[in-house]
Amino acid sequence: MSVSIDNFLKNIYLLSQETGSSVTSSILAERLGISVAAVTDMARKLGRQGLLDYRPYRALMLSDKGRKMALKVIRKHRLWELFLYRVLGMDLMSVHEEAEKLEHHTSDKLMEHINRFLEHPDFDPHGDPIPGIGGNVPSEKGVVPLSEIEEQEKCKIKKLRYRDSEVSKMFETFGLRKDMVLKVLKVYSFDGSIELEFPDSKKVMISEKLADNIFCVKQ
Amino acid sequence: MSVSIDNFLKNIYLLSQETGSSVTSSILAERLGISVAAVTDMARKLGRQGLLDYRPYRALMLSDKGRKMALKVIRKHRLWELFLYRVLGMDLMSVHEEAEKLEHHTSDKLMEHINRFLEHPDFDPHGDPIPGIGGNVPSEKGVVPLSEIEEQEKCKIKKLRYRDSEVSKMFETFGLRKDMVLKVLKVYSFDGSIELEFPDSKKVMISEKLADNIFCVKQ
DNA sequence: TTTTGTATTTAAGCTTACTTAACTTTGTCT
DNA sequence: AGACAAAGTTAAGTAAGCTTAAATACAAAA
Repeated sequence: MSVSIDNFLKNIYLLSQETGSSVTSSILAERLGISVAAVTDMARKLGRQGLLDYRPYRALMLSDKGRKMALKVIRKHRLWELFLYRVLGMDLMSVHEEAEKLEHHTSDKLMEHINRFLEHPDFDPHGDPIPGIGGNVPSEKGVVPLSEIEEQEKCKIKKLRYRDSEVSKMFETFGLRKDMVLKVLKVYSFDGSIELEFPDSKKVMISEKLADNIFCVKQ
Repeated sequence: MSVSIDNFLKNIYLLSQETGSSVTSSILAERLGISVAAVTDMARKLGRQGLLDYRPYRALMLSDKGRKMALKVIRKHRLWELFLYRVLGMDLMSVHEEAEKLEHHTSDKLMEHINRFLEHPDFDPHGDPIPGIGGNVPSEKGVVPLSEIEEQEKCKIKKLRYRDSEVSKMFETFGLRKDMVLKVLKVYSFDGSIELEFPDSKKVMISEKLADNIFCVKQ
């Protein structure tokens, strides 16, 4: 399968997960950095191939076959991320872009070697679930956006969305890491910013937009 | 850099090493599985980019810049092969085709992580030298084709050329492996076939063509 | 119900890496 | 030297994956 098709299907899946709503041509075009016309073209093509249910002017919906392909690419991506992080010691800021390339050029056989080496992990180093070979996605029960935590409540970080290098850098400079326990001190309704207390009692203030990329479980 | 360009330069380098003579358009076309016209096109293009010294109707010669690029791809290929073999336990017959894809999608940074993990190896699992970052190739002094060993002489296998899956299978069924010590019992000038004795005293006969893919040092 | 603005599709065209087929150069053989 | 076969080049065309610009559908407001 071509890199284009892989990325197309993968990003439809990821966008629908991230936003919780339907994926339009323009949103996908924006995400892939290509024109809306190119998305229409590809969507029609993948519709013919039975990878998605394409209807003009409607949102993009993956078929079962398409979702399976998307999950397979995501599996490869996340296994690579964990491998690069845990085995080769690459930093969290780099593993995403490396995995972004490797995921398309990895045979199922090689992937299962890596899976075995890592002892069948369920989550990647950012906390995202690694889909199984059959397409089953490990549960994230109880994982909610940081904004849903009440004032004075404690929670543990379960997932950090490294959406780009700037956000990655912010996580790093704030010292935010997976499995860290935080206390939400105050939520300012004025702009949605949140004041947090770290395990070492250090206090910081983060914006609503950054908070949207942090997910945790209540303690 | 595109996969096409990488492969073009890499195979010019490899062919000139393997055959010891100059690389023509038709030989390269055959190797890459594309038409001669496509080779001419690409050669002209890479000539303009200063990656090779292109002159119509003459053999293809890499420039310094082109050779460096070729060696870099070969370095990636061979480091991947060793990594897949030694760390992930893949079989020798598979590592080549996996590396063939990965080599084009591996950053220099990732490659150096792998190099460090493997503790700066000099040879891949087939016995081929791994070029250094600067383009220096580890010495293969004393390594000669099996056909150059005299009758009754002993030698140690240093390199096996896994040119395709059939040859790989033959190595496997004969039990030929790197660092194995062989004795050449008889060379038949009629067809060039060679009778060998294994460490366990087992005797086998191999064809000249297979012997051409075995390289060793005299003991 | 008609208007209007936004989203989507269609159309035409570009680039890369190929193809086949026709043509040209080279080097060898007599 | 001349002819010829082999090797290489040029020309024209294809498919994939894009682009921009013009045309069309949809949905929400008047």
